[in-house]
Amino acid sequence: MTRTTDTDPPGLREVAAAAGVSVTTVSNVLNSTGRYSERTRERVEEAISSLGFVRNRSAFELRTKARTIIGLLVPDLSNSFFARLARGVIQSAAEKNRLVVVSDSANDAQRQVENLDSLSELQVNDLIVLPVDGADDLLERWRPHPLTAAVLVANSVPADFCSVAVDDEQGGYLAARHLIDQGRRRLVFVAPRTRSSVLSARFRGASQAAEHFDAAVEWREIARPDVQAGVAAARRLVDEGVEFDGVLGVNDLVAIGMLRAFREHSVTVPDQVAVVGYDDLERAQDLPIPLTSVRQPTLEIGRLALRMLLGERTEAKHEHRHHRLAPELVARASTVAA
Amino acid sequence: MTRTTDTDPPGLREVAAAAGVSVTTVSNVLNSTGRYSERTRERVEEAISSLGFVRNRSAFELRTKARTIIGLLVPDLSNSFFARLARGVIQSAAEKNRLVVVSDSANDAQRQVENLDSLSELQVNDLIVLPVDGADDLLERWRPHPLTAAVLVANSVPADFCSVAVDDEQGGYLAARHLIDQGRRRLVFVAPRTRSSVLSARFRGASQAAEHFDAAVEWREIARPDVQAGVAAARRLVDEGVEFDGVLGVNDLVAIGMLRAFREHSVTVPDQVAVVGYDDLERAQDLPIPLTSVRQPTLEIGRLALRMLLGERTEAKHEHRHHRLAPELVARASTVAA
DNA sequence: CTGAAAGCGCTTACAG
DNA sequence: CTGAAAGCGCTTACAG
Repeated sequence: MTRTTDTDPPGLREVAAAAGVSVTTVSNVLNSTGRYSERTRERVEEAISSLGFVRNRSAFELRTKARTIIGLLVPDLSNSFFARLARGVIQSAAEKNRLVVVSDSANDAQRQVENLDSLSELQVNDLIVLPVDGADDLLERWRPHPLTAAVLVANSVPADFCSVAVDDEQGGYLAARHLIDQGRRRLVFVAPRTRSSVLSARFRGASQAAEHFDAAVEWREIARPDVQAGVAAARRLVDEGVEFDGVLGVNDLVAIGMLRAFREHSVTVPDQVAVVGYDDLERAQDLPIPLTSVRQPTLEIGRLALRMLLGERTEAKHEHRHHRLAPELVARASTVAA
Repeated sequence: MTRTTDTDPPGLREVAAAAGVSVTTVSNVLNSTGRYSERTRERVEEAISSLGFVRNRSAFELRTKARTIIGLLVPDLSNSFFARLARGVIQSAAEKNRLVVVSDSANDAQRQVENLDSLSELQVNDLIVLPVDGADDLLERWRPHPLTAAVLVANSVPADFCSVAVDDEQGGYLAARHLIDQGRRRLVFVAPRTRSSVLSARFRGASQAAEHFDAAVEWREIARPDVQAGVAAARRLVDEGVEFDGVLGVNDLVAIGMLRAFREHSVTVPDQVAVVGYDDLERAQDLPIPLTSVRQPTLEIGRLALRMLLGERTEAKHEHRHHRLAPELVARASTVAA
């Protein structure tokens, strides 16, 4: 602990006394209402800085019903896609003098709903949530506090939520289309098996591409969308002797895990199997075989989500917006031989 | 926005009315003081859940001077070392029903001090700060709010702060020692040039190893500790024809950037140059040439920092603790030929 | 075991 | 332009 003196911090009252005015007046200059003379303003500001006064946020919020805290629920902060997105939210929030409380669900749907409840208990009612795969339906059942405002980062959400996301169906289409362009016909989509709107949209897009071009996509289930699960999935595919020549990882972590396992098993990439990820993490380009991936405007998604959240609060009519941004395929050696 | 009804949420008063008791009694059961009969408790709890009452945090904090928000200042959330550490803090905080506000300084010392001030303005007085390289001295000058409690994640901090960190001097020593064991004698330490306690400790450790074993370490300056800066630094080293056979990256990102540049310039690793990073990020093992690195118990550091912060608050005597954890070298192909 | 009342530090009509 | 007073939703002595 540091520098804890036991004197109470000065309040409006102390400032008022020091400046020789009433607390009303101090409050007025604090809030720049203009209801004070120039001279008064100066004296008050002097008192404020000389006493080191800082306004008590609790009292302020209690009185005005204002909110300064925004809750951000992410599935897994150690996935740098979410970390970057969080950065976008945090930076934009800082500009508006808002605080962002970050909550991590460790990729567990149940945990995410608990986190949601506990934020609710702590009266954090401005929420940006990136649903854990599988939490979508839980979210549907989750009844937010009546005064809650929320923006989901997801596709196809319940009608009474705002949302922002890249068009995952298009992303899935791009990825599959690219594999097909490289001559692949037997594709595997590796993702947790949930009714997640994000995942099913990607799969739908991929299926569509497959249909158009006479290829096949099979959904291969994993437990969590991380590196370990990718490793395990690839091992199983190889051990079971499944026939496939293209793989769509639900995200880059899964794809990276699969690349690791393929190397172990001497499965050549992209010759025997071409691999596409999703998110285009920075690390995707520093792999032994650089990873083809679908890029999302990560920071921008975060910024937009925050702007929507704050915007909505002030709008009279509650019209629920759904922003869809465009994904972009970045081709690298995991699909295109050098 | 979602489901915003315009009725005010129920307060203690509404619950009291519904249960047919006083607000005092409701408050008592809310806080489990035991000053109520069993029957009363049941009735109150019924009313609470049927009305969907949730306690107003602002009023609670105002009245009790309690604090539920903890501020976490990180240099760069997109560096997964910091993201993981943040996770440790967040998870431990959740167990204690505390919220963590995360602030990102984009590796900018000035920005970090601004963030510090703005948290102060928002009355966030429980702080865990991971100083940006170069912010150490700024932190010294920063005068926290009198009621502020802070734990720094850093070595050798001002005496009136608590701190936790791995022993960076030992980490630097381990890294240099390892390079020397591989027969390297002309080492380059690549890091921002600041009076940062973390960096100078690592350099000191490395210098010590060099001295013991008749090798040399030179400090090579970069602007920020990220991949791009690593790339630039390596290019310059090569272009300038500097003679060196071992490199110590201040963190894995820098080392990864250097590996990228060495590949471009056909500098062979580890033959011509052996490379060591710091942090042991997950991605360090998936590189074309897996990276030798100094591992830190990242999650544990975060957990410990939080425990210290909360512990200190309740302790009567303000004894400032400094926890030092042990780093560990993980050898891979960037230093040891296969 | 229960409740009336004061007060935490602010803001905001309202009166002057 | 300025201030006295009420009140935001809680907790906590205090009295019963």
